[in-house]
Amino acid sequence: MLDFFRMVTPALDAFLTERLNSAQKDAVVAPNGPLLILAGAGSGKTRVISYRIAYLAEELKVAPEAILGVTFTNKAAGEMKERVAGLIGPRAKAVALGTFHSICARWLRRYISRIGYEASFTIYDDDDQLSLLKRLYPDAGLNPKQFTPQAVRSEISRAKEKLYTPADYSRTAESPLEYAAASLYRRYQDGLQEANAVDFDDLLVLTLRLFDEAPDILQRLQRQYRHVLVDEYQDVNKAQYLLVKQLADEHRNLTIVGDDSQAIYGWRGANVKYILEFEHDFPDCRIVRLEQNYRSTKTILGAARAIEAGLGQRHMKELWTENDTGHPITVCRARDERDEAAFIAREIERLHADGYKFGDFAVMYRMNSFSRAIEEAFIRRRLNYQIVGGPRFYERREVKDVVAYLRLINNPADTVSLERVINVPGRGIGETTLDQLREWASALGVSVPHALAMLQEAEGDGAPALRVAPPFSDRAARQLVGFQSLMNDLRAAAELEGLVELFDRVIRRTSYADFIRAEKGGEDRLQNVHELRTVVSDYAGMDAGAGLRAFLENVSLFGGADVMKDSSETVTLLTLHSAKGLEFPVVFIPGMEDGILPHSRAQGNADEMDEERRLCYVGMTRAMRLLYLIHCETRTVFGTPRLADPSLFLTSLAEDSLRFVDSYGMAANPVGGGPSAVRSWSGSATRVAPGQRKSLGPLVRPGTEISSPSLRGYPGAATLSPGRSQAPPLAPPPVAAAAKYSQGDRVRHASFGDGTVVESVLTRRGEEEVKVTFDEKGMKVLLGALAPMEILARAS
DNA sequence: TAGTATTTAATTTTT
DNA sequence: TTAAATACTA
Repeated sequence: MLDFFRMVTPALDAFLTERLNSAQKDAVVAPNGPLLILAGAGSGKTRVISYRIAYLAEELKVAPEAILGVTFTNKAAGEMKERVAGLIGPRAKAVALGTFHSICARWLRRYISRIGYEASFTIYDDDDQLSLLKRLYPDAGLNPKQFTPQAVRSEISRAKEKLYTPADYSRTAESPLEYAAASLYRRYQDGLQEANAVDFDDLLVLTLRLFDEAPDILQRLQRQYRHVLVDEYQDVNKAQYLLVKQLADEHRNLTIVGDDSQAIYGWRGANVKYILEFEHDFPDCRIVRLEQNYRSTKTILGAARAIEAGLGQRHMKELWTENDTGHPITVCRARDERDEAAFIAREIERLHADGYKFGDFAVMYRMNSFSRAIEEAFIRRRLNYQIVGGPRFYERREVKDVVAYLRLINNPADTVSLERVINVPGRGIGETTLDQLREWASALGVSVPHALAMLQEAEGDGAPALRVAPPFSDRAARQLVGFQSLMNDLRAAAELEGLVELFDRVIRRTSYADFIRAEKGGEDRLQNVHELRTVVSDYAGMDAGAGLRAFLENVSLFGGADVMKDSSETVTLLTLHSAKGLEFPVVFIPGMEDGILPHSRAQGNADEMDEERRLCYVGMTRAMRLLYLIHCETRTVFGTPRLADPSLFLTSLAEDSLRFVDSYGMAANPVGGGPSAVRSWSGSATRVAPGQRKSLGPLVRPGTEISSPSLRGYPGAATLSPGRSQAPPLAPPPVAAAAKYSQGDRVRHASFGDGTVVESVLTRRGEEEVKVTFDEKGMKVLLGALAPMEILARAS
């Protein structure tokens, strides 16, 4: 029978009232049945889910193992687990909390034999997918140049997200790409199964297939999970939607939390419609809106709402806040990307002098390529920064190599891993030999790993003769057999010894350390291998085999677990996408230009334009106290400088909440309040470049007509003219240097105790091309301001 | 087979 | 511009 709505006891009510606002409380104690929580940015969403789980377990006496909480990221799952543990203690461990993928993987490990895979299946990442795909082109009679593996992979992924089988997909194929993808999709899926491997999409799709083909299992899970809670529901795709729906079908205790205004993963197959249509799926659902924002100033929230208001379809909610009005939003017009980056660096230094910590700042850009200019400016000023979402640990070549050995030990059928390591380190098994091996395997009608095993067995005494004679040269055959025996030895060892011992054995038997040290960047790479060993040592206590399996699972599903350093001493650089869920006191958004945000690829597509808008909204709502929106007059795209118009998101903001400045923080384009008011706020330019001009006139003088396209769209711009004073160079040219040194000279600016060396070459334009060396890792930077200290080399 | 020259393409990326 | 992937040469 259903649980009846439990009255909240006065004591509990008091407890909750102290910690939650009334909407939050409603959400936490909502009765059984479908529940839609529309949680605006900064409205305490995580808190509400955690409290609701705690409430279910503590007050309604729902067994923790009967609660399933689903998130999109491991980080979100981790945070939630922590908060629930803080509320109900160790019992929280029994709550099933995880990502869609990790939860599905767990179920599949248990039940996948029901649909024709083995429990030891390997999970392929994007890279592995590509390797597999590339192998299939010749067989499909296709040219990877015409339809790139990347494009095909994304087609296949889209198809899987929509639950199209290869047959479904080929029926709907229309374009040439789709025909090609259809033919590869079928082979790809066969290839996966042959390798006993699944890709990320399969984790969801195969779970659905399992539910379909083994209804008893679905039923068991449905009964087990009396409450299902899903976070970030605006980002679910069709497969995830169906999973949730099926799981909750028995008890109908489904809580979903999300914000359609923050849906930014449509391009990955997510569909906002599932949150927008939740009420149709569950007409009896209860809706709670979390509309009070605890994060941002009134000004920032107001501007974000103005952006949000331009969306086509959305759930209505009215975000509000009791926070201060705060400062106006600073809109900076910079000359170019260097100027833009310099502005950010200067502003950070200025605010730091005012008491902000470096960890309070974040720079959020639309494209990763923006990070470079910013990094250069930061390095130049020796500002500490960290980039979120750079190359992941587990995606590094050396790490993937070693992991591939471990995977191959665990799953001998794993073709992709086998082909990855069979000649790494080099064993003289080149492309020719590998091709022969593939061909021979297909002649025998077996997989590559299987063929290799047969070849080795044929060496032994009394082995049956091979049906098709191996085509290899003696040398190649010896190498192949040698590799296979190596793998067999390692597999035997894996049965007996712990993971750390096995890891060391792999490294030793393959001489991997020597190999990688000899590569470029070898010491760093070797360091990564050592780091991987540290990760491995966490599994030291486990049984042989179990440790290996647990390790491989984590590698696949926790993809490097991007450790964002919690340091309060580094500025954070990240994309707008990866900013979701975070908050910072001060946020800079560069590239507020037409074609960047909204991105040019979204032009002309209403849905994609909406998504760009939501992306802008996400970025702005990350800011707690100060928000900077920056655009350039000129932006260099692929080497060619182009005039850039301000973003329509910029020009549609209410003027009275903005302050316009140039890249020195000086008032520019004085609309509304006039220049003096702005100038008094915007601080002095003295910190900018010591010894240089202390003040600049406004970039734009009131007066005549507008002619520059980059001014179009600014509020009030029509009455202004671009009669600007001569823009100063970004930083002073090295005046003193110019007299003493000549073009082509190599000079040293500084060297630091930590091994950092700043040196440069004077170039034609009076700029300097600078090389900053951090312990061996060279980095080229453009620099203007530092005075050279000594000449290292004269141009001849 | 490995290293070097040329060609090509360039949003976002929770798992 | 640049980075990566492919083609070409020693």
